[in-house]
Amino acid sequence: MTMVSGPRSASVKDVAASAGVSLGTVSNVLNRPERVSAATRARVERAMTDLGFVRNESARQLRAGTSRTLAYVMLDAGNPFFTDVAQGIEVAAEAAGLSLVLCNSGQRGNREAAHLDLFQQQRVQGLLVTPVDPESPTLSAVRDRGTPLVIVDRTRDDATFCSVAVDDVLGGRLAIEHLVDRGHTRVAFVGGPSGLGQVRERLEGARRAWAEAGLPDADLVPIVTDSLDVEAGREAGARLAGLPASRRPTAAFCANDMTALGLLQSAIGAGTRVPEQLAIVGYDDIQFAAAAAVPLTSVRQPRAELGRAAAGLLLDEAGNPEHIHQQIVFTPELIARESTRT
Amino acid sequence: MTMVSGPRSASVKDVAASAGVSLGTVSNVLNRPERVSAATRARVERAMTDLGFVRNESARQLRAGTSRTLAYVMLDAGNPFFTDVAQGIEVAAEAAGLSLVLCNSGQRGNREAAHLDLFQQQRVQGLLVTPVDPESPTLSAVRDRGTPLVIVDRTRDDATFCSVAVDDVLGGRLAIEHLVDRGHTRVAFVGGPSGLGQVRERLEGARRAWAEAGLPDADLVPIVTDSLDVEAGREAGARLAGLPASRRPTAAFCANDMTALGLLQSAIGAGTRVPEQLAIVGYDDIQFAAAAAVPLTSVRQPRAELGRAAAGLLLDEAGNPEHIHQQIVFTPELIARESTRT
DNA sequence: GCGGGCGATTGAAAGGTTTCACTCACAGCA
DNA sequence: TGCTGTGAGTGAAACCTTTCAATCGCCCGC
Repeated sequence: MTMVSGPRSASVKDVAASAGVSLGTVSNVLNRPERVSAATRARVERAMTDLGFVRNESARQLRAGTSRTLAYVMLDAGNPFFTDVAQGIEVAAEAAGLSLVLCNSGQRGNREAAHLDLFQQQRVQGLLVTPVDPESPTLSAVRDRGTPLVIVDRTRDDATFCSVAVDDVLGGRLAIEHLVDRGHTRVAFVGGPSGLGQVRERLEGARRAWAEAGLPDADLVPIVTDSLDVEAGREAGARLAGLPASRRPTAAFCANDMTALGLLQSAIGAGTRVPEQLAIVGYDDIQFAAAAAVPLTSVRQPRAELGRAAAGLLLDEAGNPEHIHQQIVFTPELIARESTRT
Repeated sequence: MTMVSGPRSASVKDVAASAGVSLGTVSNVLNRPERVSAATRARVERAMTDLGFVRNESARQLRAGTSRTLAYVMLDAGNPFFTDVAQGIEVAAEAAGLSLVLCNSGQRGNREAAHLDLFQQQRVQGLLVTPVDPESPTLSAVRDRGTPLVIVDRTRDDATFCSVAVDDVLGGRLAIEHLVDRGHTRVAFVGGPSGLGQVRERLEGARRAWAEAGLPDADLVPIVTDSLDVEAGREAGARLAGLPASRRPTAAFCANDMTALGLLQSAIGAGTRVPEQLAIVGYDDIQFAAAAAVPLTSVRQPRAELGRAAAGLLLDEAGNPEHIHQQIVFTPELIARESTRT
C-alpha cells in the first residue's frame, strides 16, 4: 500500500524558514509560548496555519521521551459494562491532561497481546487491561519491559500488579442469598467458560451461600456456557427448557447481564413466565438491565468508579517512584427488580 | 509528572552490542529476517529477549514514514450502535493488517477535535469519525492537512468527503408508514437536538410519509430532547404524560433506541400500557431493543456493514492515487415487534 | 590461481522534534 | 563610560530507527 504522495507535510524547519526565525524559536512557540515575544509568536503562528503545519508526534515523543496518552484494552467493547468503565478511566485521564485510547480484544488472547504490544511500542504512559486471563505471562512480560500496567475488573493471584476489582465472591453470595430468601431451592448458575476467574468466583460465592442455607450441593445446577454474551444466554435457556420438569430449576443466577438478557429472551420466547416460573438474577447492572422485558434483578458493580480508581493507580505507578502495588476491591450491591419478585 | 526512571529501555544499539553485530543487522532481523543468516538471527533474537528490547514505534514511524493504525472517533461509546460499527471497521482493518484504535467524543465537539488532532499528529494512516457536526470546518481542516478521513453514519452536504450512511429519510418514512398502517393518527416524534442531521432527516422522512397519508401536520408532534440517550427518553416520557389526554399521541417514533428505551421505561413506570396506550418505534435496532421490557419495533441499520464499508473507503483513499470520493448510502429495514403490535 | 558473483553484514545518513548552552542587543545603574 | 542583568532568539546535539550503497568473505568455474 503506497501512501498517496501529497507534498510531504510541513515541518518546523519549513515553518521557521517561512517565518524568518530559527527552528528553536518555532519549538518555543509550540512548547513555551511565554518565552517568545508576541510579535514573533504571531508571525510563527501565521506561518503554521499558512503551511498547514501538523506537529509530528512521533518526532516529539522520540525526542521528549514522553507520551501524553493512556490506553485501555477492553475485553468486550460490545458489553456496556466495559464502556462504562472506560468512561470512568477517561474522566481521570482527562483530569490529568492525558488522552485515553481504546482497543478491543474481543476475548481473544492473541489480539489482546497484539494490542498491548503495539501500545507498548508506542510508549504510552501506561496501560489498563481487562485481560482474558489475568494470570497470563504476557502481562508480566509487558510490565517487565517497562510499561506500567493496571488490571481492571480482575485480580491476579500473586499481588504483583495493581488491580481494581469488585468482590465477586460476595456478589455471588448476594445473588444466591436473595434467591434463597425468595424460597428457591433449585437454582441454575449460568456462566462460562468455567476457567474465567469472574465466573469461578461468582460461583464460589454462590456455593458458599447455598451451603450455608443448608441446601444440597446438587440443587445448585451449573450450566456452563462458552462465553458471556446474549447468545450464550439464549443457548442456556434452551438447555434449561430441555430439562425434565422435576429437575428444572425455578431460578437462574447468570454470571453477567448479557447472558441474563439472553436467557430472559429465550424464556419469554418459550412461554416461560418470569419470575413466576423462572426467576433471574443478572450481574453488572448495565443500563439495559432495568429496561429489560422483565426488569432484571442484578448485582451492581460501581463501573465508573472502577475506571477512575484504576486510572488513579496507573498514574501513581507511572509517576510516583515510591509507588507500591495495591489491589482495590469494591463492594457490589444487589438491585432487586421484577425478575425475582414473587 | 516524572516518569519513574527505570534503566531506559534497550535500543537497537544495545541489542547490536550485546549480540556482537552491527545496528543495521538488528534492523534487518526486525524487518527482513530472510536477509540474515539463521545463526545471527538467533543470536540477535536472544539478545532482544535478554535485554527486554521493545521496538520504539515513534522512531520507526519517524524514519519509515508510515504508521500501521487506523483510528475511529466514536460519537458515543455508551451506545452499542457505535461499538457495533467499530466492530465492523476492525474486521476490515485487521484484514488489511492494520490496528484500530478508538476514542470517544461523547458528543462534545471540542473533544472530537482534540482526538482528531492527536491522531493526526500521530500520523495514523486514516481517520474515521462519526462527527458531532458533519458540516464542521474542523473536518475539512484535518483532511486538508493531509490525513484521509471518512465520515461514518453521517453525510456532508457538499460531497467533499467519503462517507457511509444509512438513508435516514427512508428510515423515518418506514417508521411512520408502519404506525399509520396500525391506525395511529396522532404520533410523537421524539429526538433532538433538532440540529442533528440524523434527527432532522428522520423527522423529514416521517413528515413526508405523514403528509402522504393525508394526515394533518399538527398531529405529528415533535418532542425535542437535548440528546439521544436513555435519560432523554425518560424526560420525553414525562412530557408526553403531562399532555392532556385529548392531545396525547397514541404512538411515538424515537430517533434512536436509547431514547426509545428510556421512553418505554418511563411509560411502564407511569402505568401506561405499551403498545395499547402508547406504541413505540425505535431506531438502530441495537441488540437490547429485542430484549426490552416490551420488545421494541425498530428501524435496523446494517451496523457492521457500515463499518466495513467505511474502512474500505478509507483504505482506498489512503492507498489509491486515483481515489474519488464516494457517498455510500445503505437502506434501512423496519423490524416489527411487540411495541407496535395492536 | 584468479576474477566474478553472491549472500551476509556494515556504516552512515536521514527523518522532525526538543533541549540547552550560548549569543545578542539593549536597558538600567553606578 | 563601562558593567551587569535580562529577555529574545539561535544552533547544534540528541532521541532511535530504517534504508541503502558499500564492503567483506567465500565459493564457483575456468
